[in-house]
Amino acid sequence: MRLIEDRDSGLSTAEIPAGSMTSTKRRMNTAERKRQILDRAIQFFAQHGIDGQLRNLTKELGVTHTLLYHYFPTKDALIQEVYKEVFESRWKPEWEALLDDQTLSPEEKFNAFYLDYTNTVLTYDFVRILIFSGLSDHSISDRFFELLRSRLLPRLIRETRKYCNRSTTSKPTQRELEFLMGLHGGIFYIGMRRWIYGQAIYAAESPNTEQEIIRDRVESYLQSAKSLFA
Amino acid sequence: MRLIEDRDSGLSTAEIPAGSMTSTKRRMNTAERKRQILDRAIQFFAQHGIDGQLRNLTKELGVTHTLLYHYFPTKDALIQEVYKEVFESRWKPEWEALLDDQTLSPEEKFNAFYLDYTNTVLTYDFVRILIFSGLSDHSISDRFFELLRSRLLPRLIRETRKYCNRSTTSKPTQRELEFLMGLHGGIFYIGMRRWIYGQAIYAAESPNTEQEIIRDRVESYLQSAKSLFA
DNA sequence: ACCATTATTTAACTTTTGGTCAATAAATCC
DNA sequence: GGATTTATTGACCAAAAGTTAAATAATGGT
Repeated sequence: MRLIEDRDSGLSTAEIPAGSMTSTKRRMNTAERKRQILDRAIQFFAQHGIDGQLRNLTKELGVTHTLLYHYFPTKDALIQEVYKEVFESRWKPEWEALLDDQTLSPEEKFNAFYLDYTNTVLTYDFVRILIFSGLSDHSISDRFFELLRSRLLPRLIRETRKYCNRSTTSKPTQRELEFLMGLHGGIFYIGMRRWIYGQAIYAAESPNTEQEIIRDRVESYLQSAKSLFA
Repeated sequence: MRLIEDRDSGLSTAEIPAGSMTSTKRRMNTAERKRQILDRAIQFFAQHGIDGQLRNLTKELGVTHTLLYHYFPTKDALIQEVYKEVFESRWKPEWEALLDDQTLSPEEKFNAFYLDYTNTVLTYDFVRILIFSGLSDHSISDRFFELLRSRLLPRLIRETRKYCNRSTTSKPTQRELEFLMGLHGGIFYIGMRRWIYGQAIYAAESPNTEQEIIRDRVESYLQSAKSLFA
C-alpha cells in the first residue's frame, strides 16, 4: 500500500504518478528527509549552479519549497552543506596509502591512482560543483587543491623520481611540479569534456578504454620525466 | 551643481579621473557607447556569470540600467553579443596557416601554436565565459570545439605523425586523438588553474617560464608519440 | 483514544530584477 | 538661437525568488 518516494528522476524526471503516493507517505523523519534533500540538492546544484531556484529543487522532491527552511536556515546554508558533503565524500585517504605502498612500482602506483581518481573525482556532481565553486567563491576548490598540493603532489613527484632513479630527498622543483600538472590537468580535462562540454568520450568503445588512455599518458609522463630531468 | 556618479570600481580599471570628464562628456555617440557597454559586459559576465545583474553592470559604467535597453533589446540579446564577440575575436585563422607552414618542423609548429594559443585563448574573459557557457547552454563551447575538432586536431595529428615518420594519409585514430587531448587538456588546465581556481602559477618566476612549460610538455608528447605509435 | 510533537503546507511578505515609458537634457541642425 | 533629435534618466511594473509565520495534519507516546 505504501509507495516509496521515487529517488532518482535525475534528468528525465518521471515525477510521482500524482497524489497516489503523497497520501501514504506524507511525513518522513528528520534525518531521512534531510538526507534526501541534501542528496537531491547535490544533483540539483550540480546541474543548475548555485543560482538554481529552491522552488524547482523542491518540486523534484515533491514537497513545497518552504519545507527546506525546516531543515536549513537559509539557501546559503544548504549550499554550504552541499559543498561540504561533496567535498568530504570524495577525497580518499587511501590514495596516500596507495602511493606509499612499498610493494608497488612507481608505474603501477600512477596507473592505479589515476584510474581510481578518475572514477571517484571525475563524476558529474563533483566536477561541476568544483567548478561552480571555483567560479564564485573558492570554498571547495581551495580546500581540494590544498589537499592535492600537500598530500598527493609530493608523493607523485617522489614516485616520479624513483622511476627515474633520482634522489627523492630534495624539495620538488617548480619545473617538476609543472610537468606533473600537465599529466594531472590532462586527466582532469577528461572530466571537463564529459561533464562541462557534454562530449561523449570514447562512448562506443570498450569499457576499459579509459584505462588505456590513462596508461598511455602515464607511460608518456614517466618516460619523458626520465629524459627531461636527467 | 551636478554630482557625478562615481565611475570605476571595476578591478583596477583606471577609469576617468573622476568628475573631470563626465561633465564635459555626458552623451556619447551610439557606436562609442555600445562598444563601451559591450566591453564592460564581457568583463562583467566573465566575472559574475550570466546571472549577473544589469544594475550592477551599468553601475560600473556610471549609467542607469535602463540605458542598456537603448542599445540592446533584452539582457539575453546582450549576452548573445557578448558570446559572439568573445568567441569570434579569439579564434585565429592564422593557426591553420601556421600548422600548414612547410618551412617549420613539427616541433616548432607545436611550440609556436600552443604558445600563441595560450596567450590568446587562456585569458580571464575567454576561459571563464567558455566555461559558463559550457555549464548552461553550450552555445559557445560547442562552436569552439567544433572549430578545434575540424580545423586544428587533424593538423596536429598530421604533424605528430610527420614527427614520427609515419604516413599521414589515414584518418586519426581514437587513440591518437586521446593522446593529443592529453597534451591539449593539460595546457588548457593552466588557464583553469589561473582563472577559475585563482591560483598564481609561476608568478614569481621569469616571464618565459610559460614557454618553458609548454616546451617540456610538447617535447614529452612528441617523444612519447614516437614510441607509443611505433 | 487522546495529547503533544513536529513534519508539511498555505498564505503572505520582501527584495530582487528584467523590462517599459514618459520626461529630461545634451548634442546637432538650420 | 531655436527647433529637432536622441542619449539618458527616474518612476514604475510585474514576475521571480528567498524568507517568515501561522495553520494543518501525520506520528508517536501514554
